[in-house]
Amino acid sequence: MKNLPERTIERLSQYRRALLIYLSKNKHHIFSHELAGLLHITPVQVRRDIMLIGYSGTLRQGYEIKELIELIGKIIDSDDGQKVAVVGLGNLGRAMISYFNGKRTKLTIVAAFDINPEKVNRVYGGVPCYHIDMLGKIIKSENISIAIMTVPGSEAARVTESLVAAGIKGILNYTPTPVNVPAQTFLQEYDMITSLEKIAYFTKYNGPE
Amino acid sequence: MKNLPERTIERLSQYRRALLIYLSKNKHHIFSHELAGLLHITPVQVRRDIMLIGYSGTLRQGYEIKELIELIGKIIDSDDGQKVAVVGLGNLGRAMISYFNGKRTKLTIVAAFDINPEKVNRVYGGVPCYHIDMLGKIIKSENISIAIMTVPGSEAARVTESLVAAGIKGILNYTPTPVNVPAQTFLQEYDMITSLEKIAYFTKYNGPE
DNA sequence: ATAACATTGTTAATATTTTAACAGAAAAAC
DNA sequence: GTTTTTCTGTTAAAATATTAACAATGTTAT
Repeated sequence: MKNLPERTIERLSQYRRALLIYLSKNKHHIFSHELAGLLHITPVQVRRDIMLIGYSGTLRQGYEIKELIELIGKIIDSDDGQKVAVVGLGNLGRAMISYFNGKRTKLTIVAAFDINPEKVNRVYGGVPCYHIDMLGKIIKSENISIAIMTVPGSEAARVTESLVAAGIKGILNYTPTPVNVPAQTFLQEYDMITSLEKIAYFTKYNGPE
Repeated sequence: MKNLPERTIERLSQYRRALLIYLSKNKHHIFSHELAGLLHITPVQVRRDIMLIGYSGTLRQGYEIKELIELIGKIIDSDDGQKVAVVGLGNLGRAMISYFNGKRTKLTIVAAFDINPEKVNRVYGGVPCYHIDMLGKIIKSENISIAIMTVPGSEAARVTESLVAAGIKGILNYTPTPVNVPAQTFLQEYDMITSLEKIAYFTKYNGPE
């Protein structure tokens, strides 16, 4: 199932998480408007996304939650799962690890890297921390395909180079510094300050009309 | 300057940050293709955004960095700045605070909230931490308009209620749980797992062709 | 002086994403 | 058993966002 719109992919991930919660409440079916309500989007959009992935609900009952979860998994997960590394064990890096703990997903954080000798060779939230000099070696031996970068901005470029050299396939850059990667590496940058400034802009025009 | 496209707003924030770095390197002018290169976008898009905000560069020299920074500020900042609170001082909350330290922006984190008595009444990265019961009171007395939610998902709904009751204008929800707010409150949700699953999807189709 | 070049500003074209409209069909109501 | 209701699935329309195309014009080279 290729060629799905990027936005649809994002929503599929969100649908799945919402559905898992619903399922754990012993619900078996869900309507498009319920799912939409959970995610603050329109029911049409939900139906359209679900149409795109080729699933059909039943009239008057909506979608079978379990089936839908499985289908979404088939689309966005890799068959064999993917391994993830966190590079930089500051507050943000540790937050990422605890964020993942207990989340049922095919992605597993299997290694963390840091330069601080006090952190190296310890285990954080079940994840072993290696010295950053070991990055290339561990990524290859563990077959890690995705890296989350949570180092200081000043280190971003250098770490990115190492990651690319180690053959990483995807990088999620939480550093405030944009980096460059070759075309075959998938890069996504996220900047918290941009998010906040955007909110600031939109709340600014939200006062007395 | 209203009615700018949402994406343009996001990029303006990113332009400014890139420009500040450039400025600190004693550069005075920048070309659209340079700025584009820093952000992995096309020069056309840069020019178009800059056109939309009504700025003009000079031919053959590009844009005057200082002027452009100032203009972007006029558009996305509030005249008097805005105050921000971090709710939840776990790893992620602390990461937010240190992320902001030293960033020159009109947004200031002036308060943090937590429920843990060991954290309450201490200062983290220059930001005082109050007990979460004080949330409404402090938000009003300090005139805080934006909140960053970094509490556990299980607390998200309750905290959101308090924030709304306190009259907050914008919420940035980093919790894995979507929340509901009235229409006049601006809400942005960001889920780290969704970002990662998206990368996983796109790297999945990036192997041997 | 003239030609070649490099760069902006802007309109038009294209692509992507969301929203609307509505037919179809099972279930419920009567 | 007929009508009404309530949902889905899908096509069409609208809105939003990006990219292309190119005129305009100052700068450099010759």
